[in-house]
Amino acid sequence: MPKVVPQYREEARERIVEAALKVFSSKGYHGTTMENIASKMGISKGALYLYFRSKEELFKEICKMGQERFKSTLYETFTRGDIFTNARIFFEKMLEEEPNYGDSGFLFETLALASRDQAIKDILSETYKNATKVLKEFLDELKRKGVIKQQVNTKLLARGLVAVYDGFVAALVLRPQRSNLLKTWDEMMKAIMLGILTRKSKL
Amino acid sequence: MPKVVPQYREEARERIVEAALKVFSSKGYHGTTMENIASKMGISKGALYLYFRSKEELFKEICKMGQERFKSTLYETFTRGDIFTNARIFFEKMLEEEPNYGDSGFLFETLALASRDQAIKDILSETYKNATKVLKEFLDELKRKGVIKQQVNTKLLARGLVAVYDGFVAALVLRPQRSNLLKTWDEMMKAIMLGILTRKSKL
Amino acid sequence: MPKVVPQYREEARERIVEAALKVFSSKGYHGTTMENIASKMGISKGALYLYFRSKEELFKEICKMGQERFKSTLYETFTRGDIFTNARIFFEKMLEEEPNYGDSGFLFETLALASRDQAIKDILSETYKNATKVLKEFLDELKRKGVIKQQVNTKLLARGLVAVYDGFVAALVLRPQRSNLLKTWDEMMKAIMLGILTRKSKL
Amino acid sequence: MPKVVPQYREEARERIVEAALKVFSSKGYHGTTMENIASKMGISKGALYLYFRSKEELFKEICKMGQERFKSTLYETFTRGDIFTNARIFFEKMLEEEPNYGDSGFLFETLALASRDQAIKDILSETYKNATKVLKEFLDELKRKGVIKQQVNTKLLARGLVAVYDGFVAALVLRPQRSNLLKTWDEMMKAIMLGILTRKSKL
DNA sequence: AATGAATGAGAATTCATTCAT
DNA sequence: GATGAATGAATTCTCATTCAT
Repeated sequence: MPKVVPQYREEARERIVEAALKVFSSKGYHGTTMENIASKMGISKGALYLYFRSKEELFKEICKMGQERFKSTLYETFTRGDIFTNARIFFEKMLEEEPNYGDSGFLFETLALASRDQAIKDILSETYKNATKVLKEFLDELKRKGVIKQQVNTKLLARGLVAVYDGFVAALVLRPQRSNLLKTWDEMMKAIMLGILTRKSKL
Repeated sequence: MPKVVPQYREEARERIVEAALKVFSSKGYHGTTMENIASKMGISKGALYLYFRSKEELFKEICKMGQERFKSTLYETFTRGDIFTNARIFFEKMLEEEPNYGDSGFLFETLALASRDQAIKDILSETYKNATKVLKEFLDELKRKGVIKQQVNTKLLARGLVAVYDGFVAALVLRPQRSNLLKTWDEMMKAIMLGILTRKSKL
Repeated sequence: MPKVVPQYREEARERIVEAALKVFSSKGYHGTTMENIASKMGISKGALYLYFRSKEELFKEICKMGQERFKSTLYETFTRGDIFTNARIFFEKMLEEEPNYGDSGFLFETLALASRDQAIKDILSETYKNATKVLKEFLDELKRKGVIKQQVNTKLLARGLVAVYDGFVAALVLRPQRSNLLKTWDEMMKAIMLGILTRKSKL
Repeated sequence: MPKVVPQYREEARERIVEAALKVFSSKGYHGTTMENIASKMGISKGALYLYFRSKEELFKEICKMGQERFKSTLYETFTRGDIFTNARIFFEKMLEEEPNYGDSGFLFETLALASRDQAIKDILSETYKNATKVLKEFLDELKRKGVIKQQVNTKLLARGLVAVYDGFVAALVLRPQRSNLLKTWDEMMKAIMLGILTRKSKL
């Protein structure tokens, strides 16, 4: 492919994002140098700056792409089917993707930076809003079908489910045994579906 | 008895940890310099090194302390009372403490570092185990009392609840409106207590 | 005759010099990148190197050209007429040209570089010699006509006038109000023509 | 001297300014690296930043000090005596100081930067105003004494003389032979005192 | 014990210049 | 001739850590 076409530029950006994600994931934002990324790609530091204005911009680009993926996975999963199965499928898909995020410290790096950077915050917020919307619509549909109780506030529940998902990703850092984590996830989903209280204590 | 007792040393360390937590919380680990911490305390940079070998060691010390607090709050809350009220109290207590954690990006900074540092990971793991244990015992007690269904796996649920809590803290970064977050928390707790499925769809 | 005649090359060089002068003037030598110049012309960076070995060579070429212009303006002005009028016309012409030199910091950048670079120094010296020569001849003519006192050393005076001119250009940087500057210039020229001392104190 | 006293800090700053002036003068602002300055002083780069926030601030500090010196020299010279002698003394004093400014490219470096930096411009403007004021008062006094013609506008003339001085400093870069320059200076001062026109042509 | 001046090992970023296409 | 991607050396600035006082 000739280098002059715009497409080349886009592909180069993607290759860099790909490599940078790996390095950021394994060393963290602050532990990663532009040199690290460049040498990982076998190019010079300067070349990175042909495609990204700064380390920060590169990081934000990665965030955006990561969020895109999250969104598609969510869309693909929660358009039909029952909630319990979907939840599991979704969680499993994200676990599969996880090696791309290294040891998953990447999400926290992102959250930590987001707490101090409005631009990153906006990127994440956007995704959260989206995720909430997708889940809410899914839940609404189930409510219409009579699967879910009428008194459930689907918007709040959708938000809550997104938070629960994040919490489980966090757990991944500390509990590398995935089988346990999946079991925990299932137990939590079961609780949310059926409740944990006995009939008499619900009164 | 000489004045320079070990106790003095321990107190000095604590004062430093206290101050450092505040600075780390508001500026983040990488945004904080030893100078920042020293001047916050009105002492010299050099003095910090009399009590802590390095910035990293100081940070780990803070982690330990933070986890201690988390543990006490948990103990205090989940020894008696009903689960729904306790959960809310606990969450509110953590929200109150939150200013100490700045914009709460601190937790993620810690998790991000933990994903790359076994020592930090160990500290957090210890706490998670503890928290899980406390919750499990609480749930077991409720089960004994017949409040909770027999088929609930209290260990897995306890783990799950810890994860859920983390997820909500994460949400705090992106959704600064606490009232909404509290409502979401309550909705989620209600779901866990009662389930969201209608009677017929549980079959 | 082949199209790629040396003349084409010369024209291209001139166009580049023209554009580069504008950019250097507005951003300064060090604030200007080869990229700036290229994009101003709508050509590629690489193309510049087909015509000039280096940024430095390009700059020197501009110096040469600038000095040519200075020389012509001087020639055109000081061939006939009275000294006071000519001096004013000359100064006004240079003020008019000034936008080409941006905020006139360009001259000082050149002088600063000249102080460290013999080649630039030589270019400027050449012009100064020329200017001095033109002025001297003009003054000599006036002396012959009896307009100027016999005891005036025209060579030294010519040199002095060149220096005075430079001093006023310098003033332009700090005092952007041109009307004031013109009045100051006139007052100085008047002083040089008529002297400032009273008759009795000249004794 | 103990390092802790504030005076030490001030002296350190002065030593740095002294050294930096030399390096800036010989290599120019852009040609000088912080490393150059540090190694000239036998200290580390980092140490410079203990005393000056940036290369720019260091340069501005030098400007300020340089302007202070200019001011004192001016004050000392133009408080009594006749204008011609004073003018010469002043010019000679500045020539003596000149080695401190290296090849005197420093002034132009300053002017060039001033044309793009308001802070530097302000520093120079302040000095120019001061110089003008001192000269004007001196000229006013001479006018009162009847030494200078009543019709001379002392303010404009004072401004003009400052410009003339600058012009001669500029000439220094290109004409390193000082004896010639002094003669030129004298000729110019003579012209300003007595005028160059013959009696008949003044009509 | 305490200080704070000094160090020095980087880090991000820039840009003149080169060269394969 | 022309392009513009790539280089890499250079530069400013930072900061954890040390150590003489």
